[in-house]
Amino acid sequence: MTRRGRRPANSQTRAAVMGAARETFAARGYLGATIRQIAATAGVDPSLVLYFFGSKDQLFRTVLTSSVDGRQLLSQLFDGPADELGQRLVTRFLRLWEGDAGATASALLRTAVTEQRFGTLVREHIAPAVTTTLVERVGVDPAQASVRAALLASQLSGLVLARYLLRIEPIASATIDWVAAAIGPTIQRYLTGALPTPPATAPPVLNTG
Amino acid sequence: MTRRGRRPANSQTRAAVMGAARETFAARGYLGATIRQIAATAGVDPSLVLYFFGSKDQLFRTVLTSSVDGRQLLSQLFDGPADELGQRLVTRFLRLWEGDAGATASALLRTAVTEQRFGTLVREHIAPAVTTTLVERVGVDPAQASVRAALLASQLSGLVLARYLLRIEPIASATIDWVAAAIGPTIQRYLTGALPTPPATAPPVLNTG
DNA sequence: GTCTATAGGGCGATAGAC
DNA sequence: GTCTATCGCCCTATAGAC
Repeated sequence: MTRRGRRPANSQTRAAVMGAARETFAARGYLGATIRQIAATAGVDPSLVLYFFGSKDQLFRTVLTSSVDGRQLLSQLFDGPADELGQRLVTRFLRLWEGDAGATASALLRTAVTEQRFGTLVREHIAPAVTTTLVERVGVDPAQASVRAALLASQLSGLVLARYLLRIEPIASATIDWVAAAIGPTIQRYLTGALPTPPATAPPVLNTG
Repeated sequence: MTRRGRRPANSQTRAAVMGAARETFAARGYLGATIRQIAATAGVDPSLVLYFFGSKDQLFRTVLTSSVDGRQLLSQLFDGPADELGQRLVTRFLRLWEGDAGATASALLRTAVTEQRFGTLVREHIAPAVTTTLVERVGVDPAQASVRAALLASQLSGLVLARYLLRIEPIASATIDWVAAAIGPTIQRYLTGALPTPPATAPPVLNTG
């Protein structure tokens, strides 16, 4: 039996660094987090961090891709009948965000907003995956799937922004059930409701980088 | 006649630095932007930037508060009858974001997501201003105003994220009119529609900094 | 007002002892 | 595997000549 992929972790130190990196990147973004901070949080020498992961960039990418199976997560989120899916989706989404996956996702979101190369990651990998899931599991018309996915992303990312990153009240302190009741109908409309005809495209004037 | 407030700009150099700072902060956030980059964009010596503005932090704050009268902007956004305000609001909001005010606001949003001390600025100044405007100009029940403002913020900030910062298609390239038609109904519901009873509060588990 | 020079510090990354 | 030491870079900010 040949071994495939990465070999087992070298030690428990490696796992400690991973946890510290996830926390630190989530809290401060890619630029704001430093290898020295991560090492300190993990109770480890800074040079060990690079010994295990090679570079800051690779460490970040390892955090993003480790222990989070995006496809499976998406399938679970969109499971069940399309009717009344909106409210269930918000509930599952928030529960998920308050666990380990949320810390990783916070790190990605915080970073994607300021670092172009990680914004590309969201654009080219996550968005298409959501679109595919909408078609396969929710039964959305393929011609409308990318539009519905983008609208979905706009409301859910904004919810994360308001509740977890900016902590705008009263959304930040509301119960998950209340938020799901308030925002569920929006999600439902983006998933299965009527939309304006075709998404006429005309690039906006861009001045924000 | 006594003079009040800041004296006139020392020179046209100062204005050039302001413009360059607005662009650079908008594109790269507070941490990612450097004084040297801003000086280079303005065609000016780096030390002049600090000569005029004192520190990087003060420069950023000056950019945020200069030439943007938040109260007036808000009043214009919410002007007109509350019926069908949703779609009009989105249209005005996007037009605004594609001008100078949008560059400043992008800078703030990019930064607020990664720098705690500027997140506080959004939380404690902008959110309450929106709440007040909802009561005074839209006629929202004061008891519900902060909830409606937060829901509004969640959808509009997410829209900005998807369209301008992450550039998720097809929302990034759609016309303003199309986006307004797609998202307007959501905004309308958050402004004047039915909401779940009281916003029961129970702090979520927080692990995202 | 504008520029040169540099202080003073934190960073990512590497080399090498143990 | 772990740690010490350090290189080389870029940064903000300041002092001072012009």
